[in-house]
Amino acid sequence: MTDTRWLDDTEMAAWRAFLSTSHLLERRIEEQLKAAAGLTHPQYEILVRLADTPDRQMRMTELARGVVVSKSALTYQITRLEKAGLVERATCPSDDRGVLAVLTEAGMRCLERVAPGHLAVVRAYLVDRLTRDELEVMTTAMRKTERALRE
Amino acid sequence: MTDTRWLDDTEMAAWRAFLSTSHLLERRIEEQLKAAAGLTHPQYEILVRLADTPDRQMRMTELARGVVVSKSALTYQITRLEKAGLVERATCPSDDRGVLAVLTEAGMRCLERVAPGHLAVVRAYLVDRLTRDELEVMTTAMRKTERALRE
DNA sequence: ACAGGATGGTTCAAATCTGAACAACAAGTA
DNA sequence: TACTTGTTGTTCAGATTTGAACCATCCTGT
Repeated sequence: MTDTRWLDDTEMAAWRAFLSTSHLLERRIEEQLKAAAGLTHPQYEILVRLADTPDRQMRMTELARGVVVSKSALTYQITRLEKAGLVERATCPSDDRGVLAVLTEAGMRCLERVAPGHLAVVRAYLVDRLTRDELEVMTTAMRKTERALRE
Repeated sequence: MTDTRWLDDTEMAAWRAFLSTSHLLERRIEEQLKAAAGLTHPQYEILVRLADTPDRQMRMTELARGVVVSKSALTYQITRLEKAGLVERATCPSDDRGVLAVLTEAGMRCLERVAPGHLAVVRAYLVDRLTRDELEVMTTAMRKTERALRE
């Protein structure tokens, strides 16, 4: 650990800004979703991921990877969403160990009802404040990191 | 809510990439800090903020704002760090309600010991993968959002 | 066919986070 | 001075997250 590479001003500014902003935005989103629909952000993301799928269903593990939560957290949230009638569990045809999380009609309607308010927040604080160039640079930058982290 | 402005491909890609990456990176950092020093990321950030200060102390509320956690979460973590001997509480001279969180010598040494490994992660997955331009664009972009959220 | 090792999902205990309620103090006003 | 309003930090209950332990099932090579 002798030769530590500290961050210079540019690097530190970028890192600090990224860190604070991601936390602040997360808090704001959580607050909006809770007030508008009694949903947490992970719960909302689960609905989105399922809705994005052709048959509105996905394996537990894949879903957990997509939403970026632990397997146990996903189990907990799916149980929660199941009780709310937004998601159902189904046995996987091709693998007896597998469990499919399936978006219900009520879940789809809930998502359609909640999405506008959520997107309004994402726009108001992030998307609408950035130029086209900034959006594109951010995407390439984030993807480099994301790719490195998914391994 | 009739006229919903959905996100186009560029916007959605940016938002998704940002979201996934921030969560993945958070997980990775948490894992590294836990393994290297038994610290959580918020705990580490508390030490950093205090160390950045001239007299290594800060009011609870200001610290909570900086680290972006709730007041109660900060109370909890400061108590935790106090038990570990890394931080002390002091009464605020100018305000009897106030509490100062003070970084101890042990806390400073702990930070100096842990920082290299932490920064190595930040570099390996984020900073070192981005060009100078990308770093600068990210900073301006993040700051616009951060500023909007701090109000 | 079968042993051995991976993978999928759940359960469990422990830690942490949040918002609401609260008590003590501050600061300005009549 | 007495009142009112706002701020500070803590406590509390409830919800959520994580990793480890676990069992069931899959898959591969022999």
